[in-house]
Amino acid sequence: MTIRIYNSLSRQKEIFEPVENNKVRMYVCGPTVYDSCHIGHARSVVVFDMIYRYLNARGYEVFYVRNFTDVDDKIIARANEAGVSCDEISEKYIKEFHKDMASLNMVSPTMEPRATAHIDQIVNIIAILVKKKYAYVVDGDVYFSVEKYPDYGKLSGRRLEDMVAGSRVEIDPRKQNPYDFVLWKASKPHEPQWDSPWGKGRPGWHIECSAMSAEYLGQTFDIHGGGKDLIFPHHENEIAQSEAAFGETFVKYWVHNGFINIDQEKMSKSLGNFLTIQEIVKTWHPEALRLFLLSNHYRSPLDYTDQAMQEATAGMDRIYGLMGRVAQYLDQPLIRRYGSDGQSALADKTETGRLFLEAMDDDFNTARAIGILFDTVRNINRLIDADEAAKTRASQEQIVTEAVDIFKIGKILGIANLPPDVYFQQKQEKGTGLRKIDPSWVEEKIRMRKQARQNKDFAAADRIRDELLALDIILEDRPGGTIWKMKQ
RNA sequence: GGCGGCAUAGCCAAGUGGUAAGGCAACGGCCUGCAAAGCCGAUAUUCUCCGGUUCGAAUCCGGAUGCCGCCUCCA
Repeated sequence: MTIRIYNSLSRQKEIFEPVENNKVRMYVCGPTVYDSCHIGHARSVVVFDMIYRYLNARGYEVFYVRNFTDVDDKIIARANEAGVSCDEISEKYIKEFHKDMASLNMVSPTMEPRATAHIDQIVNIIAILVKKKYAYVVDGDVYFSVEKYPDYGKLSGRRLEDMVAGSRVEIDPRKQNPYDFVLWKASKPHEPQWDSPWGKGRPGWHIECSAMSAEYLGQTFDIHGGGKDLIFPHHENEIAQSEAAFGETFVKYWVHNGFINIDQEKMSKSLGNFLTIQEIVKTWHPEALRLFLLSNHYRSPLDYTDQAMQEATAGMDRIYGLMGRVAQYLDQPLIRRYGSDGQSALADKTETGRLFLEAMDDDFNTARAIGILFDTVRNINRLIDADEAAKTRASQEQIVTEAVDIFKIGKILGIANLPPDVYFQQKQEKGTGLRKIDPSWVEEKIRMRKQARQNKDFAAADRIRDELLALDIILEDRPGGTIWKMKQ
């Protein structure tokens, strides 16, 4: 069994073989911390979170680095606007980022290095590039000379000549080639600055990733990830810098996730359709967002709409509804079995497990994997329908086995691992909070309806149910009593 | 101008040579006082269009049309 990964560099799926047998070194470009995270960040982070979890579950020892870019023009601009220091801006948004990640049930990377904590390493690499004549110095700035690096363009599939022909890039007279990019920038008086052989300055954007990845993962590592938009120029430049400086292959597998559109439009601040993670999580359950984000293949574009979130919510309700049903059906808590089975993080003994592995091994095909998950949900529901009254030993065993598969799959996708009542509770709180509904009022209505039903006054009972439904409250009359759920 | 991607039921979506997963919605049935939830059933003779290769193509090749992304900070 082998994993195949689509490599942006070769433009095809390749068999995954890490540099060092069962160890995986992975670097993912993290955010520039000058603003709140939006759903695009969420997709990227969820995708690599899933990849990280899956590789771990497949038995690899994964060293996962995700950086913070905490020195940058945009941060400086923000700091100047607000009249505070750059550190204050970046601190604020790093904290917010961590909060957002926690709300989305994201696993922490092994390390989260910051650019400003690696100035020495950055200066060192630039010094090597200058010494090897890949870079040149102009008035305290240092530029990388793209013409000196023959492979420039190999990741993005473009040749220097073509680009220059159709270029819209402003010509900077100090650059030898318009596509030369800055490694070190001379600082203006009130900007963050560090000493360097070329005078006081700060690092350019691309060099930090070359420096930090080399520091923690070595000069060659396995997976480098990020959004598709980073292919050019960011990742192209990283390759040029790192390979020019170290003379080694930089990265074996380049992995890039596709973009998110909102209502079929490109998300942008000027269009005003910029959705932050915090806004989304106010309305929708975080696991619905994860399910939505993983319901498409990670390289495809993905269109965010309310309907899509509604559907994802219905999907999560279905999964947790089943989990709750299983818990009620079983004589023993499911979690006990799961705990004892927890060692093997991956279901590979069952048919479900095998199908799941097959899907995920094929370039992390979560869309297919989710299909398998729903197949399993239906199958368990069917089994319980057939056996609810009898609760035979054999049937319980089978149901437990399948339910454990759901747990395990959920663990890799980062969903379906809450106790079901907690999930519905959270949804209820979100829903009632948004609509300013008092839960005790709902309970009171349910009591009134129960009374009416006992009196066989079904008209009155149905009136109450309709009243609640108008507020997106759905009632379910179960053997043990009536429960209520929020629609979204 | 250069580079790349996509087109599958009402909607979302998997499938990359062997006879169309899954989800949402809608419809019929079981269940229910009626619902909801759950289950069952029927829903694409067909995968944008036109050619070609093949015993066989949604899948490969050529062409057309349409949509989209990148080439500038961007997940």
